[in-house]
Amino acid sequence: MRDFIQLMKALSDETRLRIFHLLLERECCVCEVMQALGISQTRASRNLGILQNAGLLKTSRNGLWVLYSIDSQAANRYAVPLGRLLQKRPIENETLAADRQRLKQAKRI
Amino acid sequence: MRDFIQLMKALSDETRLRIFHLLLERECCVCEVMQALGISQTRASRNLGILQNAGLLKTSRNGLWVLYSIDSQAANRYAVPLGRLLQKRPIENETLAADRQRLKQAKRI
DNA sequence: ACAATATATGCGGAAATGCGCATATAATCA
DNA sequence: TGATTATATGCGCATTTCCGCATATATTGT
Repeated sequence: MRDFIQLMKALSDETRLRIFHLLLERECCVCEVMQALGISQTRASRNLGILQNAGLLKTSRNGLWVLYSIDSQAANRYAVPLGRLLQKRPIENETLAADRQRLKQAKRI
Repeated sequence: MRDFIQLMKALSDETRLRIFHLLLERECCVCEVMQALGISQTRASRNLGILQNAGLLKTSRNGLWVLYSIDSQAANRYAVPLGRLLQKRPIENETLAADRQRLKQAKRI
């Protein structure tokens, strides 16, 4: 029950939902997330951490960068079905579209 | 996006998750929910309202009783798939089992 | 109309959440 | 070793959430 609730909490915040959608596009480092969403480093890092703790994301390091991506082997057994639901029935939304657009120009500084 | 977030918020609370599972068993009035979960009337009513606003439940009156049930025609397009997910992959949990047990003895006073 | 019963809601306080600021940690390079 | 860059985190404050108390509303029966 705790797992499920943690997952719901993780996805019940707009910032985190935007981040999650960004990662549905491709894996990102923290600074790419900041740029794509136009948010502070603190905010990006914190919310990525929350998504990861909920069992949605996994990380790998590449030098200075920490790469976050959607964990298709997620320990939380509701994570993958929920991700699939969002892919099957995409949220059509200007904000999400703009995030994706800005992601294209985002640079690993 | 707002719809999805509202749904996540609705199901990210233990009380509401318990109520939702109760209603997966059968439709209930507020006083049955109070009894099955052992919570106050205020708490039962408030959380039923939140689940309903999120588009998960529908209501019908039967005299003094307001009957809440899962809305299989839910306006929120994520509600039904999410309910199905919880039915397909049930949360195995003592609390939920005990709630179901107490529901059997619950009476419309 | 009045009493009784089931449900909903305004209000206030306690707890949880979100996030900026400053700073700490980690990795790379000179 | 020290500087630089990317990321994480302690702290404090503003906002939101949860829920009990008291009370309001709705329905039924006398």
